[in-house]
Amino acid sequence: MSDLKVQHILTLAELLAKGARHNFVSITTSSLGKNIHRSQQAASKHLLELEQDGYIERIRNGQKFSVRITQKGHAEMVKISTVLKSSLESAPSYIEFMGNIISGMGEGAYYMSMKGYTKQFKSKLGYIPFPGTLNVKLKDKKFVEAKRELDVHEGIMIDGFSDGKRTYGWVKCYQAKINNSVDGLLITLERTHYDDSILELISHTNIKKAAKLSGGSQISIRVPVSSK
Amino acid sequence: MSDLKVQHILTLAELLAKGARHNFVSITTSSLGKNIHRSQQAASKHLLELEQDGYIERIRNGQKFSVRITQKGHAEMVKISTVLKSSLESAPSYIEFMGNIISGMGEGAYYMSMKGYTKQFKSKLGYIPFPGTLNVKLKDKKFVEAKRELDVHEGIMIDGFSDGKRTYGWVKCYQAKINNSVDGLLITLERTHYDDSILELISHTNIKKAAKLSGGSQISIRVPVSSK
DNA sequence: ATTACTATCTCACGAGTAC
DNA sequence: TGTACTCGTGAGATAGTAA
Repeated sequence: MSDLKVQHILTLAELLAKGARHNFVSITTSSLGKNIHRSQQAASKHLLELEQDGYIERIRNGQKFSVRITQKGHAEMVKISTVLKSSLESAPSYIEFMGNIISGMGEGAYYMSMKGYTKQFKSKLGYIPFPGTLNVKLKDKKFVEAKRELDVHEGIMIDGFSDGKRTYGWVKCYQAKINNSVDGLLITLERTHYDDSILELISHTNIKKAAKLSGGSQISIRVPVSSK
Repeated sequence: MSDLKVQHILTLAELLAKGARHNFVSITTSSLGKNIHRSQQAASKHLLELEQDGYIERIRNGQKFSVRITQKGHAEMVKISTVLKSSLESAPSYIEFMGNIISGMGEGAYYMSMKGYTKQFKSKLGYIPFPGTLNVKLKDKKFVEAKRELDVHEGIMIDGFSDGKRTYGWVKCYQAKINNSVDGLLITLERTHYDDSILELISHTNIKKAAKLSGGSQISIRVPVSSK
């Protein structure tokens, strides 16, 4: 990535911040050391090495030095900054789950069609989902773990309710893209009926049909997240 | 600046580039080591330490691991990237010279009013400068050094010429701001009459009067440079 | 006050290897 | 194939100090 020593990055950054790009800046090794959280001796060595490698120029002025960053030094910093920035920006802004469809669409479907929930679906989503959930068995532990991370992200909250006999937990819905084409909602439940490795999806229409899926099919679910 | 170890920056950047921000990414310590130009053992240790410090999360999958960068790890990278980027951008885009006016405005003035030069001033600048140069004695060695750097920057080239008896060298003019208010031109000569530590300035009008300067006054000259 | 040498120490790295 | 020990080496850090 760079022939600039890693330990010198902070030092060069500090010089840059001091404005040493086009003008020679008077600086002492002790103040520089303080700023990079190293000793005076370390700062001195850094300057010596950076000079040796052509990343900076120094001119002596009696006892003190003035330092300027060279074209080469500047280019190197730009390179690092660009690489960092682009890897931060190129990060996909979704969480992806991979798994296989499992046939049973029992329990979930029953609960999701209860009036206490459908009322809220209508008002918060604008429609009542297709009566039935699509269940996906996650392929890998990592997806189970990723599921937990959903908590901290934005979702549509469907509140729990009581029908007099018992209470029903909340449901949180996340916009999801199935196989990168069909829209649906991934739901997480306050009280889970299945084990952790199973994902439940609901949708406006019958997802299975819309995405031409059958039992056992492999499936990808992407939940967009704001990159914060 | 950060409690993230410097040597871990590249490792985190590599994970970031692999897309480990929102999703767990399967990665082997040997491939990671290769990418950060370190050994498998070093990569292993980096992951161990990054995990310890809460910058990444890992989940084991048999023999392999999947890795994801945490909020904390991501924030740290954003911080570094921001600091770098802003110090690169906040660099002033001028070279500044500080010095004192010296009275003698002899030689330079004579040469600059020669027809071979004034012809070109008229065509390349649009005007003939005030007949007289302002001479500035630089306060510090570092400004003398900085003067040399001017060569690589943009300037208006006034070609040398011959009047039959002798030849006269070229003159390069740089836009300059005196005391951050009055415009002028800093000139460098192919053949210098003074020593290196003296700067010569010319202008449309009498700079001394315009900037209310007298012999001995301290003066600042800024030459804008493209930041490349 | 400076810078930077020498000596010392710490800890990051890689080699070898266990699991 | 994997990860991650232990251990030897040396780069890079600090302390002390000369100039």
